[in-house]
Amino acid sequence: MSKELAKTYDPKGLEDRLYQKWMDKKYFHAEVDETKKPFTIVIPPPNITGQLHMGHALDNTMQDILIRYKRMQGYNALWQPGTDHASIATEVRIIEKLKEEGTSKEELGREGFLKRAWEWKKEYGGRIIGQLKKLGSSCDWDRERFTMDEGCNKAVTEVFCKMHEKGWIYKGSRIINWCPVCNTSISDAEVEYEEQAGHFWHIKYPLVDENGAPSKTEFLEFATTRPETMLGDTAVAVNPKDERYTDLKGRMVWLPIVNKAIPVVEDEYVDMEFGTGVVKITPAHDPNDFEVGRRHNLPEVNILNDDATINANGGKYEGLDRYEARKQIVKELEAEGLLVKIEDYAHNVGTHDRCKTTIEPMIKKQWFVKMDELIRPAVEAVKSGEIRLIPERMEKTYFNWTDNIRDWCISRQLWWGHRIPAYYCDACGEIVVAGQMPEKCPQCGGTHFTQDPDTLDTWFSSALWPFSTLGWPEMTEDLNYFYPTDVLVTGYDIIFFWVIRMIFSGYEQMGEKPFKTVLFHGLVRDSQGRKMSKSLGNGIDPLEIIDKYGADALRLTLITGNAPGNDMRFYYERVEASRNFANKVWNASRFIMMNMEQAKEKTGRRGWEVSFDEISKTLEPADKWILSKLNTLVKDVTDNIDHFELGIAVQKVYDFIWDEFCDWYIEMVKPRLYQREADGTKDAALWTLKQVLIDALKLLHPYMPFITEEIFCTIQSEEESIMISDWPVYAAKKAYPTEEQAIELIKEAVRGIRNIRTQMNVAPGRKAAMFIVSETESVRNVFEEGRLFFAALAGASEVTVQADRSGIAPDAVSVVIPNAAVYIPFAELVDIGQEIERLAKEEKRLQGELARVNGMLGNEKFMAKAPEAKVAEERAKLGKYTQMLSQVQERLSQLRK
RNA sequence: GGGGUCUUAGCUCAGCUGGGAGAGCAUCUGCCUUACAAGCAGAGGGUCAUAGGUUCGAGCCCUAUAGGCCCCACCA
Repeated sequence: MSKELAKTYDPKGLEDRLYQKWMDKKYFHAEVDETKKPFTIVIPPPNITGQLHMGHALDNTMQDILIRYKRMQGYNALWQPGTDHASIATEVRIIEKLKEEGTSKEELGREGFLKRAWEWKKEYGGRIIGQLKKLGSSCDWDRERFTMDEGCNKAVTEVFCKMHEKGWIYKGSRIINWCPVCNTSISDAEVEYEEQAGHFWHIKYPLVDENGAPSKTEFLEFATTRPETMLGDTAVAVNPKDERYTDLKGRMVWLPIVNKAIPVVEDEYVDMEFGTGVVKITPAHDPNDFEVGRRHNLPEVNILNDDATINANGGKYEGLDRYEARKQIVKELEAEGLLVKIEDYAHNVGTHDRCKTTIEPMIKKQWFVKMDELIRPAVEAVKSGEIRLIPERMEKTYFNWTDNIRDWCISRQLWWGHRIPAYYCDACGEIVVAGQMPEKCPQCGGTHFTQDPDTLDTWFSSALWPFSTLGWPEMTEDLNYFYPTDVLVTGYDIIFFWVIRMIFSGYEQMGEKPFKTVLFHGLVRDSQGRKMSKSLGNGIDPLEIIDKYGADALRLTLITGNAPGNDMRFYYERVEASRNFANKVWNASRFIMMNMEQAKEKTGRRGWEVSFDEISKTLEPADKWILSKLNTLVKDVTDNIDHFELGIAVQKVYDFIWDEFCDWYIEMVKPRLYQREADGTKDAALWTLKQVLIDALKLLHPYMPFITEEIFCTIQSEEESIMISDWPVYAAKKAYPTEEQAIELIKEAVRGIRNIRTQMNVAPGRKAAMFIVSETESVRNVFEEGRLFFAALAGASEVTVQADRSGIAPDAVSVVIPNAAVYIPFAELVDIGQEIERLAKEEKRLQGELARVNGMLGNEKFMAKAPEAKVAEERAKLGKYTQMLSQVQERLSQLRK
């Protein structure tokens, strides 16, 4: 207790200093220790391209709270950190940069490009780590990993080879989503549909007559949103049940421009209700048409190059961009009289979530993961409760996906990522999947191979994150000890991308779930409820908030008043409120330390430095009351955090510190502290102040690590740390129900008096004599012991406690509380009419309460069915209100005389 | 089209398994009371979207309706 604390809390400087201390002392580091129980969280690895945004801040605050809490509880808490290579996001950024420099990835070549990418990683990859530190994240930085480090690479190769051998990874020709700008396939999950204003072109194809020539009179009409795909049409389809077209069976239609005959096929897929009930079939460029094509053995004519220009199959349109081709084809159809009409039509267009380019379905050879078997244990785990999702409703979203699962396209035509470990024999084309370049082709004996140029979907490696970071595929001690991890904290927006894939990977590779609980949070939106985005420019930088208000204030803001899985809005006003709370804590601590200091200086005593058992004999009712409250708080908060109710828990701590501790307890003990002599009662007050403060700080520490550490160290010693102190536990011997009740009664009386004083416009400084009347001896004792409070808290000049009303001015105003009443004879305030009015209101209120209670107790069914405790509770209220009402009525009748 | 979710005080949101409606901010009144004006004391403000139902008892459970948001599928 050497330092002076400043008058207002200033987080600047202090936070970095404390973080450095924690790092120096290795408090974040966890080692295998069989004597302790592990508690593990793996961080959702942020992208190396990323900057800390509010979503990260929320996500990591939640994780840090859990980790710090468990660490204080004595668990061996490991928070495993790392970053994600984020293949496409990073590659896009680097390409942009290259473009600025006037070069391109093609120009650099694969090796050159990768060199640049690693340089980029080196330069920016650490940025977000530094930002996480600013937030106070207690990650074990000694264990930092990267999805493309040596270990993770090994894990990826291992999984690929294993699953390939099992037949669960295969190469196949499928229709995939192609991004012509990023020049790669993307998975279904990466496609975002957005409604766009487009057109509906109504077109007709001539039927082919018996001479094999296009008919001049018979046509088949249909509509399309993408007329240019007609270049790849290989059929026209109708529904077999459609009676309008029964005579078309076996006939052909003439495909204009391309000038060839294509068949009419019958397929259930066609919706008879929609349009004309005729659909043109382009197997190579539409997922549904692809299915139809496969069913009817139709040729698949690819008409596009990878950059979405028309290829040689488009004849004279070769080389044109898809949209330019569309224009010209429509023009040509019109000229031939085959364009019926053009309608405006709003429809959903698939776009690439990274670059917003309209995706083009194309047939490509890609690598897939077969999902049907793989997904089973993942479904079972959630169904059986082996893995818990919080909030529970996320299970519905989860099953919605698993029920409609499709094979996972994992190959990407990118360079930045894990290159697919498949090698093609230059001589015979045989595919060899292996950890390294094979020496000899098992098929033809050839010795030259070319590795597949593609890389893996970025989520392929993050799916392995919970065990690859702990050493897998080696069966390390870490893995054995820390796996399965305990909680995964993440946003609900990546359930499909990541959470599910980690779960099935965990079961498949480890034979064990990757985590026990998934705690979801929502999105942090702006004050108008909009998503924070770069294009809107409405993003709020967490680092700016930290700079201005402190990391603690930001953390508290993000956690309070928000339920799991719900989105939240970000308000500066709320950060201010959090900052104010930090200041409140700061000042309460300052007050306590000041008094300890003074007591020590004046008397040389340190009466508070004794054990609970020693001090307990001298504790006063107020001390016992707050200790008892704290005791309950400890229990509640622990319970709430155990149930992942982080917001509710911290709200309770907040209320306790501000309301109970600061506004009541500290005010109650001031008279004891301000008396000259140091005696037992002053020691007891200081002991209690310190004890309650420290325990409250501990409960607060997971949420507000910096301020709690700073105060803790000031009051204890620099060498200690709150983050490795013991989490408080409930102690039966610190429960004081009698004193709790007594002080609550006094609080009620004080509140009543204050209320009357303002109503009567009594100047705050004006003291008044007060009489407390109760027929019950035990109640009189409570007030007798608590009489001092009325001077300090209610402006009493003197307090007389007596058994009846004798000697009290008849026109005194009164406050009725259970089993007692307070009378204040304000000589000059004899507005009896006003006082009668006030009491009449009180009478009415009590009558209302009694009516309700009597209604319940008089209800036979209630008495028969309600639980006993509830009935007893209502009976107690009946007694209390009856007693209060009679006092009020008695008083009224006197005044009315 | 399928699924989810929300509708509670002027604003933003809590409210755990059904048992007398809460917080922060805002508003009004009075206070610079020697920890804190980033504060203290008090006050006003809600038929918990609407209509039914279950129950002794519903903000909470069920059904329907209205409106908002989100996810999935993607009908050419």
